[in-house]
Amino acid sequence: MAGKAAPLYRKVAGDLRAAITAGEYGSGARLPAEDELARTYGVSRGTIRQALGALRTDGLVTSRRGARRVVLGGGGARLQSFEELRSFARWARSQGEEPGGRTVAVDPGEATEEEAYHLRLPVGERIFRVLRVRTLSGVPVMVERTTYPERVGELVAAMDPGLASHADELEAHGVLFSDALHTIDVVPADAADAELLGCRAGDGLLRERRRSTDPAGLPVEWSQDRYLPGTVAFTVRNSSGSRAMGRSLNGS
Amino acid sequence: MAGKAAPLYRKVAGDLRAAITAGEYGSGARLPAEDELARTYGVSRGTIRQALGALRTDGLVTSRRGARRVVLGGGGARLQSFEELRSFARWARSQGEEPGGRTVAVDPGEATEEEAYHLRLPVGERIFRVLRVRTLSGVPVMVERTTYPERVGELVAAMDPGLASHADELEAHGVLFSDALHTIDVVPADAADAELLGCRAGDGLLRERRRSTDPAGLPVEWSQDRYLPGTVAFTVRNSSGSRAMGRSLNGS
DNA sequence: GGGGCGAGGTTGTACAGCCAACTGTTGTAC
DNA sequence: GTACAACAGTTGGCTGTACAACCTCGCCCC
Repeated sequence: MAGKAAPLYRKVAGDLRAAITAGEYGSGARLPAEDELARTYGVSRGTIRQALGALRTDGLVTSRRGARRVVLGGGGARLQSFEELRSFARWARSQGEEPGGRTVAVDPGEATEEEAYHLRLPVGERIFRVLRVRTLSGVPVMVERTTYPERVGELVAAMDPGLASHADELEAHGVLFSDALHTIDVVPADAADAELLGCRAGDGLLRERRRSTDPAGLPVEWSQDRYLPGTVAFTVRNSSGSRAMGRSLNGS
Repeated sequence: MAGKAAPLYRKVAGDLRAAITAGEYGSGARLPAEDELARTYGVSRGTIRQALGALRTDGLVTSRRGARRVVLGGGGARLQSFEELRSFARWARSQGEEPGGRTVAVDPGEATEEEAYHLRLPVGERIFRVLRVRTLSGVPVMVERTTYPERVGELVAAMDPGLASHADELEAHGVLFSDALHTIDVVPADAADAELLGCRAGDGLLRERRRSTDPAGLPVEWSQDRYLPGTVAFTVRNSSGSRAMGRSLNGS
């Protein structure tokens, strides 16, 4: 029951994160020096730097050579862990909303060129296509069209159509997600979207496409989510030196 | 003209990045072990790990304990550096498009509560509001509404209204950008948007709001960009363990 | 009051080494 | 043949050290 022992640097990072969000360091305040943190936590400076590196990529603090680190006021927008972001159900619960949904269709099929490309499979390979409607407190907010490779799709196909969270179930069967590439844009609702979401065809929907891979780098899903306008927004943190975000021309 | 000497780990990272995008390691291929890379580059393992860490946060490779690193096929979506993402003009040029734009209005004013919040200023502080239309090859694709704190706004106000890139000019005056928090959603075009972009009022536009800060953590802009549907998409890379992205309820 | 200068403080980069945790493979036993 | 065990290979985590680059702040001078 003890769970895995967290590495030292994670404990330190969690501690500092808590201290910051609890307001012990106001927005713009300077953090203690690395050497001092190392002494107070009784660890080496390298470990402290690992912890601070995590806070930096989280966007909680700045850092530049020669000056103490500065706390960046969170700005209200909470960033979520990968797990919360990946699972609609977990995310909704973390926001105090009641997630729901129903599986409209689960169809086995053969990979089109596009699907094969994103799932790194040969064209024609067996895949599963799943169409779901997601709700918050009973109100439909999103249509999700996902393509799974066979081994994952079989698990999804066997699930209860009313199940709120596929993510939990997949995890229980040993399907792990570790990386995702998201593309976010706007697309007009088609007839099916309009029917399922209760909007008019042609209305602009917020679209998120993503390809997720497991820790070994194998694609586990290729998904396209369409949100009603005004329901959700995506937040992204970004800093110089990292290349985690981009903007692309919309060719199609 | 030699520019700054890049740190060792950046050279190594650049080298590996080039090798990967050049296809020397196909999608799914395994990278050489850290020790081997260290020998071939003649540096310590720590330096190699720093380089690989950069590639990992860029989403080019996976990594897990016990197994060699695996190349994640880029999937076609190119991620841009912070600088390219920040500047519309630089981004456009990097995509082979001709950026343009005109400054519609530059108005000094006093910070509203919202502006004061995002720029970390007292309400009523002097700020500048700038409205611009951005074009690609002469076609309007985006409306940009930015609020600057006084010291930055003064520089912008003095610029040529037809200048393609404010970013270059600001940089020349010592205004540096280092972090940004983006919020992406869909919003209906208002009358002004419709007029400037040549669409109908009520059409769904892709909206990106961002607050950017300098290396010391001081806000330097609070901006709201609205893109015509179908012109651009945003891409984000995301992996377990990092908290760089989120999804939020749209309260307003 | 303002500007220049220098000393000390702080983070960035790089090296070396050690052990633990985990993976993939090989080979053995049944 | 198949399941299991041992092993070598590999990355994660942590410590310690040294120096370089850079920032801040106080001091001095004007």
